[in-house]
Amino acid sequence: MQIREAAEDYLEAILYLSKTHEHVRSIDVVHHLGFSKPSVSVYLKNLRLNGYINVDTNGHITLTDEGMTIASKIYERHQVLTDILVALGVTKEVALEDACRLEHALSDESFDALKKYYTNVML
Amino acid sequence: MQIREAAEDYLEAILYLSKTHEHVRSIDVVHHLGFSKPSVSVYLKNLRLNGYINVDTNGHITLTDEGMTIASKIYERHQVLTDILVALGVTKEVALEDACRLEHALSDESFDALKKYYTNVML
DNA sequence: TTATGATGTTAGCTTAAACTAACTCTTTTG
DNA sequence: CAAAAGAGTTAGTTTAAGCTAACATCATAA
Repeated sequence: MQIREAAEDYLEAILYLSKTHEHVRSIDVVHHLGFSKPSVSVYLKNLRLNGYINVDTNGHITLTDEGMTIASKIYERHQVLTDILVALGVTKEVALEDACRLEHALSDESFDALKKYYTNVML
Repeated sequence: MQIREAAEDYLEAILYLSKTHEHVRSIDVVHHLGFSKPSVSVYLKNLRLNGYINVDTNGHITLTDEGMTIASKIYERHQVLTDILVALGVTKEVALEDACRLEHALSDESFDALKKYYTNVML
């Protein structure tokens, strides 16, 4: 399984949900991402079979170490990119939408450079 | 036909090639984008049927007004985003690669904010 | 206790955009 | 002039990631 944009979105969603929900279930991901139940079910099965998440007998989803690595990377990008856009004067809603797409498109090198500039120069 | 990332890439490629080639042909797009001849042929047919390009009897491709609007928008983004990343210290090659992905992911609002900041503050 | 609703799964379909194989047509070259 | 090379097309395949329809389970509620 290659980690594409979709996988990053699912893993990030699980991390995000785990911050507000005691347990994350498939249906929570459905509501968060807005996909159909079967789509999410199938994709989560994929992530499970490839070792990015675990699902216990109650349907509670947790990230494996590997899943967490990816999820936190994307989650941090989401936060930082949103902050940068807002700092540039972009409206919050648009900044959030754009961050969702940008977070997948940047190399590590570029993201690090952006983040560094933001924290050193813009803050 | 919805204008997706692929369409933007094809149209941008045609604009780019038109700056260095007297005439742009399907095969030039093949070499530039690195796709197979049939893939490009089919996609260009699509763009033609949807009014984004014209192809004359010699196989010379030109952008319609509508095609040009999209192509120049993406082309400008490509340039500006590359410049910004390089200004942030990203290596040229990585900046170019990332710009190729970022150029599709930004809303107008965010791109304008970024460009404004770059020209007013960073230059 | 049966019925309802919530959750999850399986099967099969769709779409975009790539691919290869095989073809035509034109131009160039030995 | 015949053969090869170059350019373009058609047909059919593949893959990722959505979708709906239909079904299974289980908990709650009438």
